[in-house]
Amino acid sequence: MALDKIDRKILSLLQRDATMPVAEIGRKVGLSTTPCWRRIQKMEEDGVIQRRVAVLDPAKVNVGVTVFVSVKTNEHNEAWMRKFSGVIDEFPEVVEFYRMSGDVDYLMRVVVPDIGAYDTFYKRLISKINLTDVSSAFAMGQIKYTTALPLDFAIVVDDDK
Amino acid sequence: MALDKIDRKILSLLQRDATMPVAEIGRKVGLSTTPCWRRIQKMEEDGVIQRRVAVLDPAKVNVGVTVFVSVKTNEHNEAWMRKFSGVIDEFPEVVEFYRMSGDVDYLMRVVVPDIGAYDTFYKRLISKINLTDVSSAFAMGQIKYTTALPLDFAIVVDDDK
DNA sequence: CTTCTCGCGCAATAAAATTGCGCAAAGCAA
DNA sequence: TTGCTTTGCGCAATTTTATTGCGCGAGAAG
Repeated sequence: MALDKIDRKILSLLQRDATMPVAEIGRKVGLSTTPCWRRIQKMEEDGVIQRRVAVLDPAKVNVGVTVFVSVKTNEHNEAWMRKFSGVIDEFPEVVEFYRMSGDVDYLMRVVVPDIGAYDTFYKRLISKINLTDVSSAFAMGQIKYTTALPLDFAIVVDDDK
Repeated sequence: MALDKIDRKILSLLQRDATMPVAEIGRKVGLSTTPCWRRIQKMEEDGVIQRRVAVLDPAKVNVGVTVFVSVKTNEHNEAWMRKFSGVIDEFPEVVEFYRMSGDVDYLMRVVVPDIGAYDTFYKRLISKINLTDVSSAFAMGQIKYTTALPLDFAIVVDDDK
């Protein structure tokens, strides 16, 4: 599953623009389309590339407001966690959800049109599951958002090129 | 720029899988390929669809650890904010960056291979810009992550279908 | 030195995107 | 109501891109 420099270049390009024709990618990484295509296939099979998606403009679909919701709980067991996860899965407003170390137990990112919609979401959430301590922090603006992961850390073989 | 039910269905599909042929999308939303294709084009021109990207598996590219970094500052002016933004832009490890209301002034999500790499990142960051108060929270696990925004809030016209 | 494996690239084939054109329904003005 | 205009649909090319089959050459293995 190791990646070489060419694979990384390919990934870098696809992370920016998955529309780019394989032929053009090949040209940019110094490869003809066939081997380039096969590399992409392999990375998809290996799960390095998970999927290709369309990224929408949050404001244009009326979810311009981001809220970070911190949750603390007394329930520190597997079963409860599963239940919580299940509940969260039902909410498309929750776009990210993490189990945290330290002070907060869970952290989620929620997207909604406005404060009012957040309140509605909040009520629906606490009606589905009992939460001890919930704290909401509103984002005033999104300064940076990218789906592109840094590739500088990826394991590299054949590092002479 | 208003969207109707068909547009939303199209967006919903493309948010999940931007690989799907237009013909198939058309079939699923009850449209032939040409009008479906034109709708997609229009939404791209309008910027509703911002881009199409490949989503990678964080663990497989060796950035399995997510850290949320909260920053408080005394500098509450436009110029400083711009500088900060500029610095952050240079760090591919920072995949999200928000200006917050309330207690914390800025919040960012950082992805790295491990704690050690985070420490390296942290040192590089504070060497680039003077930060008053920085607090790091480590994610023990990513329970949910999606690039798909909820479309339930999108403005809809022609709501009779 | 020979054999085997791996990755490359060319050339054909298949699939998907893109365009041109005509048609019909809905809005609008006379 | 009638006739004009706009809008969105779908069929049928045409063009572009993805995908496959095949042979070649370099380097590893024996």
